[in-house]
Amino acid sequence: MDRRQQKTRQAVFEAFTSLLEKKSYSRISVQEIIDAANIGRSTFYAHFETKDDLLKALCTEIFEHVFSADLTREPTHDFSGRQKDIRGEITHILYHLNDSRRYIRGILAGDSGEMFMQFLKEYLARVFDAKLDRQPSSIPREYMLNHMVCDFAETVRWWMRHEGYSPEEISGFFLSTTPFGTPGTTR
Amino acid sequence: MDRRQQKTRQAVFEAFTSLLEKKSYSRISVQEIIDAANIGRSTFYAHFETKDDLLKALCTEIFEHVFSADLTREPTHDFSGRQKDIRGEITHILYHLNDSRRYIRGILAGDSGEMFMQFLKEYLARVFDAKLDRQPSSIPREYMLNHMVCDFAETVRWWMRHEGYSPEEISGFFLSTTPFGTPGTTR
DNA sequence: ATCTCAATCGTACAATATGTTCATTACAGG
DNA sequence: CCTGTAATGAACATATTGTACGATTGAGAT
Repeated sequence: MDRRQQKTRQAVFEAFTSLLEKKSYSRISVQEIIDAANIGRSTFYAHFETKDDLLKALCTEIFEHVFSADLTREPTHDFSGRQKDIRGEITHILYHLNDSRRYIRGILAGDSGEMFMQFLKEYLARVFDAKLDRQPSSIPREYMLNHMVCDFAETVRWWMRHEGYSPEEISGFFLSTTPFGTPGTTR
Repeated sequence: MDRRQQKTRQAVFEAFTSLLEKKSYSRISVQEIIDAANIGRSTFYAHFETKDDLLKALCTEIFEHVFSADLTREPTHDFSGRQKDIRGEITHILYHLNDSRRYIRGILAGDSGEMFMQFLKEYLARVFDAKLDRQPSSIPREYMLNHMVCDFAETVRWWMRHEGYSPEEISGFFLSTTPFGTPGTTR
C-alpha cells in the first residue's frame, strides 16, 4: 500500500484515539479529527465514509491484533487437545488486550464503548461456543453463551478501568465466577 | 402540573419510543421527534434541553417505576429478615421491567442502550451491594459487585431480546450462574 | 362567565456540521 | 524521469441545532 495512505490512516487513528481520551465519541466532530490529524478534509472522506466507519475500522484493527491468527493456531504450549487449557487461552487474549490498553481505554470511556463491546462479544462468542459442549440442559444454551461472553467482556471493561492487575489475576477472577473455574461443579 | 405539559411530555415520550423501534438513537433527529409528537419546535426545547436529556428523562421515568419505593419497603411477604429472599426481590424487579418491556426494547436496540444499561447498573449496584457481606477475599469486592451487576443487567438485556420467558424462569437462569443460587457454595 | 397567566405555536435566525466536487499540487514506485 | 495515485483546500448544498419572539390558545382560579 502507498506509504502516503498508511501515513494518513495512522495519523487519523492517532488523532482519533487521542481525542477519545479527552471527550466522548458523540461530541467529537469529524472536523476536529481532521484538524488533529492535520490532513485535508477531502482526504478524510477518501479514507472513511463517516465517523462511525472510522470507529469500526479502528476496532477491526485492534481485534485483528488481539485475536490474531496465532491464537487459534497456538495450542502449541498446550498439547492436551482442547477444552483443558481455557485458562491459558483466556490469559493469552488478556495479554493482547493489555497491549492495546491505551487505545481501548479511550474507546471504552465514552459512548463508543458500545460498539467496541459488541465487536469483542462477537469474537468471544466464537471462542466460548466451543466450550459449551456438555451443559446442564436446564438453562438455554443461548442464554449460557451470552452469559459467558458478557461476563468476560465486562471483566475486560472493568480491567481497563482498574490499572494494576496482571492478565493472570484477571483470568483468575473471571474463572472463579464461572463453572469452568471449578471443573466438576456441574450445578 | 398543567394538563398541557403532561400531554406534551407524554406525546414526546411516545413519539420518541415509537421512533426508537424503527431506527437507532443517533440517527433520530430532534426534528423527527417533534414532527412525530406533533408539537411546535420551541415547545420541545421548553421541556428538554437536548436529545440526550430526553433519553435521560425517559430512563428516569422507567426506573422510577421499576425500582419504585415499594420495592425497598416491601419485604412484607418475606419476614426472614434480609439476605434470604434474593430470589423474590429479583423476580419482583423483573416483573416491573416486564411491564415496560415495550419501551425498553426500543431503547436497548440502538445506541441508546448504553445509557439505559448504565442507569440500570446504578440502581442494581445499590441492590446488590448489601448482599455482598461475607465474601471470599480472594477476589476484590469491587470486581465482584461489578460482576453481579453486569451479569444481571445483561440477563435483562437478553430477556428483552428473547420473548416468552417468565420472570421466574429468568430469575432462575440468573441465580443458577451465581453463588447466591447455591447457598453454601463459597467457592 | 370571565380573567389572568402560563404553555404552545410557528416562523425566523445564526451557528455549526456534514458530505461532495473539483482543479491543483505533491509524491511514491517503477 | 514519468506516470498515476493520493493529498490538498476551497467552495457548495444540505441538514441540524438551539434560541428568540410575538401571537394564540387554553387551564385553573375567582
